[in-house]
Formats: sequence, structure tokens, C-alpha cells
Amino acid sequence: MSRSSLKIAKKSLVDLAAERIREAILTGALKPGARLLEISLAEEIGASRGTIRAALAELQRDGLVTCERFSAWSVAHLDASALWEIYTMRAALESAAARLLAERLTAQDAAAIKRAQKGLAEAEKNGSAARRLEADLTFHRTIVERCGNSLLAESYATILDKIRWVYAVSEEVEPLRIDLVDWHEPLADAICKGEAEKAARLAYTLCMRSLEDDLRDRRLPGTASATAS
Amino acid sequence: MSRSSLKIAKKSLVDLAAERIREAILTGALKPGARLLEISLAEEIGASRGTIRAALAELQRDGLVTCERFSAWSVAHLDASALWEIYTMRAALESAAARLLAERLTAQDAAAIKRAQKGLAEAEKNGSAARRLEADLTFHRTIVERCGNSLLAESYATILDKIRWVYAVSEEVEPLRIDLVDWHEPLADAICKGEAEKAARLAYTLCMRSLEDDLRDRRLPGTASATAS
DNA sequence: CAATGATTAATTGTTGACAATTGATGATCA
DNA sequence: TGATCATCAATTGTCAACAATTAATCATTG
Repeated sequence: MSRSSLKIAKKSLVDLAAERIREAILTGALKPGARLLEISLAEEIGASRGTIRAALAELQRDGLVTCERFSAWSVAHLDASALWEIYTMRAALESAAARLLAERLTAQDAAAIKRAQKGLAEAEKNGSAARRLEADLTFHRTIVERCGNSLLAESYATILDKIRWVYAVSEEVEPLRIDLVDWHEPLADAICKGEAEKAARLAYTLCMRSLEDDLRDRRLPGTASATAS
Repeated sequence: MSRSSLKIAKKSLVDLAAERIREAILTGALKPGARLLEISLAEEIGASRGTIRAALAELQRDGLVTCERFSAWSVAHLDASALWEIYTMRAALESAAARLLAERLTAQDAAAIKRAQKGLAEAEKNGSAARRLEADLTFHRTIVERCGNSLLAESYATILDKIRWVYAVSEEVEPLRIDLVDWHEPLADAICKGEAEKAARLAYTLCMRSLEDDLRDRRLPGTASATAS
């Protein structure tokens, strides 16, 4: 929230372009499987093909777009098995982060977690679905960003992007119904009490529980109807 | 070991270049902190600057090189805190992989683990340090590659690269002394018995134990001597 | 002499042009 | 007819030239 740095971050065209395209994918403007032409993107965004190309390469490493050699770029597919991979990866990272944070908790960390919990409570009381989702993600991001491992945090950031993607792209069957406060309280407690092992286990099960909810609530290719194979 | 695919993988110049540079970094030919000039690399490798540039961007996302805007590329630094990040990340991924594998174990998986254990025993009996390391990494890679999550496996691959990097770059104080067979047996057993929770815990502690060994055995910037700060 | 401002050489950022590859289309021939 | 091969348009792969930016050097000025 309160990053203090005087440095103005000039971004390169490549970064800008990557941001633009990423946004279009994460909001669903560019749908999974959609064909991407370097030339069209270059014209739309207003940069040269080489620049767009570099941006696409970045998104490729984030797993948002795919590219076959000398064939086309396209937005990655998002089906039930991808959802499973995303959530188990999330569980892996978050579980470890919770453990680390519980082991090396500072007063600021505890305060930040309390803040995040308060955000959950507010969103629970009178928030829209989007607001609830944001509060939820913020709580989890707080844990990861404070665990002290930037490598892990960076990887987690791309996973969170994908989770937003799932919510933007998938057709919702029923609204998110989990009780934000009740579900997150045990994890917050375990971390604040320094119960590392317990925190790790809770974080893992919490993520996997979210996976079950989403698999049930959101209609994705391969979710229903797939009887054979 | 036995990948069957008739397709010959033509690689782009970018991939080739990235491979070349990565190799140079991982073997220690390019030392941490070394300055990298696009032009010099382009001449040495025999590709244009743009190609080298794309390769460097790839390595940047792998965390092997860094780049400040309009300033220089350089090989990333490798110090004690980086080592900690690498190993806790490894522990996070491997722990989750062990759990997943234990939950969904097939006969082939069990056989593969048995093979990896046999490899450990052979390396233990009459292997060089390099051979022991390779057998060790193969055992762990087996778990991760069979856990069924390609996202996780991909991330793990970059981590394994970094671990090789540590071994190549750091000055060894004492030889690797852990008993390969004894240390890995409980984990292999837990996975094969389907004891998911136990497997996850064992994988985690095994990785963190390796971290302690390496922190003690390998001399890296920030490992010793740092009294202040 | 120290702080400031111009100069310049070196390096990265960006671009448009050209080469290589692919897949589709249609011609050819048994 | 239908299988094979040449052709071609569309697209990605690679490159070399040019623009923008930086950091170091040196002159200037109080």
C-alpha cells in the first residue's frame, strides 16, 4: 500500500505492450485460444513488430500465450486441468510462505495480517463479488509478500494473475459463497502464533478447498460433460 | 529417460543462444556479477544483437541475469540469501509434488522411484561427487516430474538449474557427506505407501537440511565474515 | 577548489526491411 | 477421381541501421 520510492519508473515500450496485452487477456477481452498476429497487435498498440514480439515472449513465459515455431501466437487455453495445476501450484507456494512467515514473524507482519483480516470482514459485510475477491486475494498476497522470499513471491504473482483470469473468463454457475472471515481466521491465527507446521497445512487445504469451489461453480472446458477420455 | 517423439526439435537461434549463455553461467564460465555486452555476445555466438537480446530476456526471467534500463546486463549475484531463497522455493515445490504424487501414485511411479533409489545406492557406493549430485537431483526430479503438474515441474526445472549453479560457482569447504540412501529412504517409503502428509513434510525437511549443509560447506558472499548489517 | 553544466563515447531501445518457413490453393497426371 | 507436386500468400525468424539514454570526462564558474 505505502511504497515509498522517489524513483519514477520509466517503462520500456516492451513492458507497456506486455502490460496492455496481459490486461486484455486477464479481463477476457482476448479469449483463450484466440489467435494473435504480431502485425495486428503492433498496429493496435502502436509499436513495432519486434517490440510486440518481445512482449509476447514475456507473456509466454508467464503461461498466458503459446507459440509454435513459425506458426501462430495464441492465447493459452484454460480448462479444468489447467485450473487444477494453477491451484495446486498456488497451494504449494502459499503453504510454504505461511510456514516461513510463521517462523519469522515480526510485529509489522502481524499488523499487516490483522489489516488484511479487517479488509475481509468489511468485504464480507457489504462488498460486491469483485470486492470480496480482491479482499481475499489481498489477504493471501500479504502472507506471500511478507514471507521473505522474493523468488517465491514473484512466482506467486503470476499465479494470482491466472486466478484473476479464471474468474474473468469462466462462466459462473453460482456465486462465491464461502464465509471469508471464518475460513481465513484459523490460518491467520496459526501464523500469528508462530505455529509454522499448522499454518502450512491450513494454507494448503484452504487453497485446495478454493479449487473445489471453483471447479463446481465455474464452467470451464473439461469441467462438465467430459465423459470419455 | 525414454522420451519417444519422432519430431525433430528445430530450435530457433534465440533458443540456441539462450542455451549457450545459460550453460556458460551454470558452469561458472561467466561468473556472478560479470558484465554482459550484447555486442560482444552477438559476435562470440554469431547472431545479431536482437537475437542475443531475446535470449538474455529469457535468462532474465529465469533469474540468471539482471538488467537495469539503459544500463548493462550482468550475471545475477549468488550470495547466501539467494541460496536461502532458492532452497526454500525448492522445498515448497518439492513438498507439494511429494504430496501430490503420494495421493495419485501409479505402479509406474513407484517403479520409477525404485529406480531412482537404486541410482542413489550405486552413486553412494562408487561414485564421484558429480555422480552423487546427479543421482541426488535425479531422485528429486523424478518426484516432481511425476506429480502431474507441469506448471510446478517447469518452475522446479529452473530451480534445479540454480542448484547446479550453486555447486559450480561456490568454493567447496568440505565434501558432500550426507548418506544418500538413508536420507532419501523415508521419503520414498512415504510416497510409495501413499502417506501424502508425511511425504510432504519429509520432502520439506530434506530440502531444508540440504540448505543447511550447503550453507556450511560452500563459501558464498555473505556466508561467513558478515558481522554487521 | 568544489559544484555545475556541456561534450562525447558507449550502450541499450526501437524500428523497418528482408529471409525462411508454413499451410492453403490449385495444377498435373496416373 | 484423387494423390502428388508446384505456387503463392501470409506469417514468423533474423538482421542491421538508427534513435534514445546513460555515465564518464572535461571545461566553466562562483
